Amino acid sequence: MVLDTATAQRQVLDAADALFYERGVQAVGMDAIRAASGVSLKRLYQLFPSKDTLIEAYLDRRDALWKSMLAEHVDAATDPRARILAVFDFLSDWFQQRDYRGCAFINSFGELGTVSPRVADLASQHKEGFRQALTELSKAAGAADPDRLADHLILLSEGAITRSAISGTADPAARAREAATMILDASLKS
Amino acid sequence: MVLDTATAQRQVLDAADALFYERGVQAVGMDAIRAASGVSLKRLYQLFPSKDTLIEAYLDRRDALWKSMLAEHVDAATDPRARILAVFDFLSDWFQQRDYRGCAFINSFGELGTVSPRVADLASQHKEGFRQALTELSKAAGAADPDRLADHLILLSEGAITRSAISGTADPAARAREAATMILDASLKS
DNA sequence: AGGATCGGAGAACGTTCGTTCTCCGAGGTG
DNA sequence: CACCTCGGAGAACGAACGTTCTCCGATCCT
Repeated sequence: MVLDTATAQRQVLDAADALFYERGVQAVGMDAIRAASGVSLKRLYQLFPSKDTLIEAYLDRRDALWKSMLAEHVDAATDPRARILAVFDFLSDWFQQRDYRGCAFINSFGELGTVSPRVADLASQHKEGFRQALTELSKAAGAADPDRLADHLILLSEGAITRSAISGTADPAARAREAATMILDASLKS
Repeated sequence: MVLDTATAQRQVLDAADALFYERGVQAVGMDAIRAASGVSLKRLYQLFPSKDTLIEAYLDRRDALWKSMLAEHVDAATDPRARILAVFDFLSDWFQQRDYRGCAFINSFGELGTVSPRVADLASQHKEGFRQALTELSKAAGAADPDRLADHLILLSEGAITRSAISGTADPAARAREAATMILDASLKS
């Protein structure tokens, strides 16, 4: 069975995503990705010349996918305050996925943050992107200090992400949403 | 140089703690722990019959140490509301440590949560202990719903823990403290 | 003092991993 | 048909790992 470059790459990334996310990057060997993707080892290495390259591609794709899912939820609402709360509905949906295992960037950072500056950078950029999205939403809602409000909201979000992973329940999303409404009430005097 | 069991154990745990925490559990070999502890491999294995045992001991000690440091900060305050806010001062102190790398339990869970139920359990228990401490503090402060308040506070704490690790600054502790005061103002109508 | 016990240093073993290499068949081109 | 290129299957390689073993000197008991 011969595959064109684009589909081979997609199959490898699909396999890498599933395995890396479920078991962590270090616990997954290139041979497991070969087996799961159905792509030969030779081809795998000409698509991604090293495991590090593949890890980077895995994180890049996660980042793009995550951002688009977030935007989808947020854009379903029009009221500025509802758009902020939609973030927590997005989290709730995410946490309910059967294979939810926390944030890939937090997990990868924990595994490789000291040893791989590249992974540390990607994690930092991913979180910075989230922070900027929250800042925009806060501005649109007329917050007096949008940066500060964004900081408060991101703390609730990140807390929910890790708590949901460790407890194995989606509940933290609802708790974070409650806390967010309190913070919004105090920050948006309108 | 011959060491009694107690000091050998302590030296091994000291080395394991430093290395596991800095580089992650999987990235540290038993030989690195031998070298850093100055204890022979033979002795190391009679103190801790496997790497898994050592990882467990590492997490156990982290849990105990963490709890005692938290209690120390909390007990320095007497006013119930100040005792809650002291949690965030503790986090701030923790984040400013030169080698701060996030929560060992979150990191280990990300690395081994799927593959090691023991580690998943320890992480879950550690976080549950924190939650109970916050519930007690919330009760003492006269919260109408102490469980819920504890949930909100823990989200801020966990969020600060991971954000501080990834951003490399201690700032999130101050942001979490601000958000906590808002939540307290809304939850403790007194 | 002599024998037994213990621990230190580090070699050794079996496995796994990242990466490369070899061999071979399939398909396109003259 | 002859030739060349490409990719697949998987062996091979060198390093690292967790764990065990060997050898040997020190210490303790009687």
